Amino acid sequence: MASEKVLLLDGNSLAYRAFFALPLLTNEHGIHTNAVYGFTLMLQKIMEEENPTHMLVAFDAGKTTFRHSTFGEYKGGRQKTPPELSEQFPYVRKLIDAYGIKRYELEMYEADDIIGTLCKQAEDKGQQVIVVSGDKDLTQLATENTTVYITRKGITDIEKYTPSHIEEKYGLTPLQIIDMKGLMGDASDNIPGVPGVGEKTAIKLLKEHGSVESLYQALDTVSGVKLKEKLTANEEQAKMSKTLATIETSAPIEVSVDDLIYNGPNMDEVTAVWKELSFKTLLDKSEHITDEQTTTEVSFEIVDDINPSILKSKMAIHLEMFDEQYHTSELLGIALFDGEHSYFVSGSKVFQSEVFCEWLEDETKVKYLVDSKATQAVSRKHNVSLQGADFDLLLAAYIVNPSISSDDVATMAKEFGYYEVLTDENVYGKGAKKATPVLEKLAEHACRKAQAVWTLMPKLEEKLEENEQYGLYKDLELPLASILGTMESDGVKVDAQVLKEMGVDLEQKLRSIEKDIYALAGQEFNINSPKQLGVILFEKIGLTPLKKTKTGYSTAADVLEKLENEHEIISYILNYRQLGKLNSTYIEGLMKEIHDDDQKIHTRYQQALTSTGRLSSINPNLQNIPVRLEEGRKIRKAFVPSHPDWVMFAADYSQIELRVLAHMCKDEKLVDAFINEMDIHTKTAMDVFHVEKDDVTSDMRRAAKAVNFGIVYGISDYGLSQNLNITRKEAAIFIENYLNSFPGVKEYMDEIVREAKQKGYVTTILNRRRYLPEITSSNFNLRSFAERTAMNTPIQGSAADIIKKAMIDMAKRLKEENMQTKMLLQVHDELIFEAPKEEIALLEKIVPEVMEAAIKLIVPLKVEYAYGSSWYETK
DNA sequence: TGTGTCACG
DNA sequence: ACGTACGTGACACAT
Repeated sequence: MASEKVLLLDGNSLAYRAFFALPLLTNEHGIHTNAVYGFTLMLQKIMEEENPTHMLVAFDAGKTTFRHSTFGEYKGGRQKTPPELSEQFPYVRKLIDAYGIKRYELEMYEADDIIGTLCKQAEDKGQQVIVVSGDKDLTQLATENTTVYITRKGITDIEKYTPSHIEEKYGLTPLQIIDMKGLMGDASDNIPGVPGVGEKTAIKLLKEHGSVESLYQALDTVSGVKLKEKLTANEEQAKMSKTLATIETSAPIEVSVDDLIYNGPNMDEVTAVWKELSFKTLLDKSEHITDEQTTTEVSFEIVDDINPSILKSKMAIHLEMFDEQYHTSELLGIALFDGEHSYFVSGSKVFQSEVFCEWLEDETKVKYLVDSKATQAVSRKHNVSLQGADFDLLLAAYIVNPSISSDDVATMAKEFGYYEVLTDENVYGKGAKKATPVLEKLAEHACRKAQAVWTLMPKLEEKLEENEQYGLYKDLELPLASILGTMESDGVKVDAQVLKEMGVDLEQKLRSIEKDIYALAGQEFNINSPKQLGVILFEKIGLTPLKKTKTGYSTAADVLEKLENEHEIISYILNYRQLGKLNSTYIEGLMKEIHDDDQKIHTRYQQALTSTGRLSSINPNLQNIPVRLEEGRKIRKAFVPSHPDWVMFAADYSQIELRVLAHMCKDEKLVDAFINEMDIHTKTAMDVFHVEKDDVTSDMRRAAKAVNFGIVYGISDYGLSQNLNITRKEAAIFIENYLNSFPGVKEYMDEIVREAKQKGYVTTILNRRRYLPEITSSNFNLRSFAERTAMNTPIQGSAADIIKKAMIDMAKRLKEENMQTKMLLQVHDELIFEAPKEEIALLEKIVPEVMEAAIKLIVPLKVEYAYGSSWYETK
């Protein structure tokens, strides 16, 4: 019995402490989590250190308590609990339940009284008690058997109050803490005490007299006229205050210490709550526990070749690659899972199996995959085209929540409550230490992934149905993955010779400009170092720094442009920067990416990355090849058709984002402008500047164009003023004029922000979602950012939906028409093809036709196209 | 590994 | 008063 240890926690007080100690965190569903998180950390720590046999968390039940009948203004004037905290209490309770810890609250009583009462019970039984709170009032409960832990700054830093610690600190006994409170009062609980008596005086008086009662009996002996007056005048108040500060130790509670036995947590439930709240750090830490302790054994078979009987009509299949760059990476093996048995074939020899290849190409054989795009791209390298891809974990997870950034199976699986798979980092190691493990381990890892896919499929499909996103996933993203995989593996031919010649020319120009810059600066330095450049410009030459960065002077182009008239060196630097960028990123960078065997570049599209639904392109990025400036645009001369007598054919949507906006906000003027095929920037200028069409100057049109961009991005006067280099006031007037001219736009923008606040997310035309938890933040910056995102994401995301749909329709049409034309690239609002000359005429018909019909809007979509002997010529 | 810069839509 | 345009990726430098 002596080894029993009772842990009593003050739930409200600890949650409060955690809330104010931590910044306002939110998870992706917009729930604030800082108090729950802090509470969890505190709980974990204390349980680990104390190993209690009994536990209880007490809560305050309501606003009124028995103390209010003594003093109506008890706890009066208190700021009400912030809503960001109130909303977290249900989760605190849920978490406590998951841990298997008892919790209790009682009408008319505070958590203190519950704790006090149980504390006494436990003491009577001779049990050891630990009380944990953020409130020092509780220290009155300290005895030889009871220690009171009070959290200090932060959440896991604790001060332990034993009677001797209290003696040291105040020179009082624990019970005298109550008397001290009676005399000095407590502002936070609105306990009055004796006005003018603070901690120092109270302690002095109690050291002499022992208690409030004996003090008043011996009031005559108190020295100091003023003090005596104050005490006399407030005798009743002092006594009442003491009563208020006294913790009840015989509250009519319905639990007893014996009910508090703690049997340890249900980790599945605990991690489920952590998952719900997105406690990544805690989940990551607990991963090691799952890895080594709860991960069940799996059986799998390493087979040398594919026996036809292995291949079922439904299987999870996973190609395990060493590197994420699957175009060049070694194929380590494939894993198959049929719901019962796992198989692993190492290396790439599976593709030598005719049975297997036929099975892959058989669309009646259903496949569940981690990443169908990668699987398609790799298969095609082996001259096999994957068919029947029916589930893609990566895409499903991304559609459910695009902010799930990881593409690691373990991380994704964990997000959905599945822990039976290790992270790649765990299996392969990291950085320079990354290496393929022994066959046995590799096979197990790959098989676990296949099993994860199999197991998670129903769960994710259900979630997609629930969100009404199944169509988006199944009819858009999944078929698109196969098309993208094909585009990637087809690649685009790049003429290295063109790049090389441009490179030689650039190198020479760079060296010459470099020399001029050194001469103008009077010394040599690294022009590419913003730090060194800043010193030269703003210290040595003495130009005025217009903007600063975290680390020093800003030397960004927009800043330098403003200084161009101040010193000759500026234009040289701008020129050097521009050419340097071309050389390093686009000449040298791209040449490194040309594959030796086919002289092509194979980018990888990231289909599950952006929070808006756009694609991104990496290794290399082919979505940011220069076009705006002629010098850079020449890079496009290197992008050529892969067959002689073929052409590059490019088609782009004109003003797709503004058309999407018109569709969604239904603003009459904006809709009419598109229906009547007006030049939208000119039309905007006419309305914003109140002029006739013929009086729109080029500057007015330029300004109107910037305003239109601003509208799409979630307008702010400051942003527009920066962009147009005008004052904020002028920008504000432009915006006001715009919104008055297009009232439907204003209404829509207000409405979308309202909706985002209410639902916690915004959606696109095809029901793609983006969660915006920060839209209710009390932090102005975070909130403003979320509001702009709420305005921009439906526009950018719907445009992404449209072109994705167009790609699917286009691929289908090319096939139907039996064409050789290949779709090669997507650059957000344009598609680039290569085509035999004979097919140009047909393309000119079907490309605009298909793209314009991809998704029907209330305004027409317009597609412009061009073709030529290189990408450069498609203008 | 983070910061600044700059290329694209 | 707050300090901002939306979405990306790659490079060089500095730590």
